[in-house]
Amino acid sequence: MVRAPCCEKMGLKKGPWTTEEDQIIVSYIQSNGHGNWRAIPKLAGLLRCGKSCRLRWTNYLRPDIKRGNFTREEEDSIIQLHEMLGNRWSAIAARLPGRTDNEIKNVWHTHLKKRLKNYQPPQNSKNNNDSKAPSTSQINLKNSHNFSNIQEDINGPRSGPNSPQRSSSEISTVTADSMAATAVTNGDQTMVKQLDEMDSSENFIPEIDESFWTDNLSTADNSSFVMAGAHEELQVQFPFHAMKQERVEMAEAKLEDDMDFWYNVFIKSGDLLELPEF
DNA sequence: AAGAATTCCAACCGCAATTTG
DNA sequence: GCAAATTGCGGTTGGAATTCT
Repeated sequence: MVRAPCCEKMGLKKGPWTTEEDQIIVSYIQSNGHGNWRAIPKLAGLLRCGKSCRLRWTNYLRPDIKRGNFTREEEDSIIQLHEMLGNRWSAIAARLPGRTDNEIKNVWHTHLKKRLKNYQPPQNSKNNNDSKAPSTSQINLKNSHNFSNIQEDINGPRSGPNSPQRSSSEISTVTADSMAATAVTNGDQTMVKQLDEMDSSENFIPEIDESFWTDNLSTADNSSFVMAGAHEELQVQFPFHAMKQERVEMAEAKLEDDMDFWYNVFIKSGDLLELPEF
């Protein structure tokens, strides 16, 4: 592929965005949506490349972005997710509503790496007894909704023309194995126990029925926004005019459930909370 | 007070993946 | 099936802000 000329060669502006530029792109996207990023600067009257516009919007101007410092819970979640996913910042960001991959990457490099560097794992004799921990094959998640998403992030997308398809049982097994492996590797009985509890709980994660998604996608509209949630299912575009308040509330409730889920898995466990102070 | 060093984060770069014609 | 166009992602950087000496 021939590389497109850089912004400067095309007489386009680089560097920090001005308030005026922000206002232009926000008002344009609010009224027209963002179908084609490359076309947006021309249509909106900005001397920026489409890539720069997309980055500015996704990292800073999107209305669903949460501003401000990361909470302790968010930081701990990032550490745990990074342990599972590695430098898959976008995958981590998908599980932290309101946070961008760029922001998470920055926090990782500026705060969390240092925190982990200074971290000495607690000497915990009860947790070091691997013989009592269930083998990974002993854990069988029936309701592995969240974990199958994690597994997808580890293995790559499950859909798409070239992606090998996994059976649901295969996903469950591999997912449970990877989670349990993390728990066992950490000597973490609490997490292993939680995985078992999840196995026995049919309704651990409240589900939203299929009509929720299909109804909202039934009509097309240029004005749309993205519900970024912990589940991929939440990352769909909602036509504004088709959105009903009750459905929005359902989505918000589900996001809260997602946060509770991660809190239970990663934060609530006393062992996993023993992370170093700055 | 001032200069140096460090921290932080928005933005850029380049590559890979995906979509389009 | 192919090439071009577009999008998404992760690594890196520039410079403003802050802290240190």
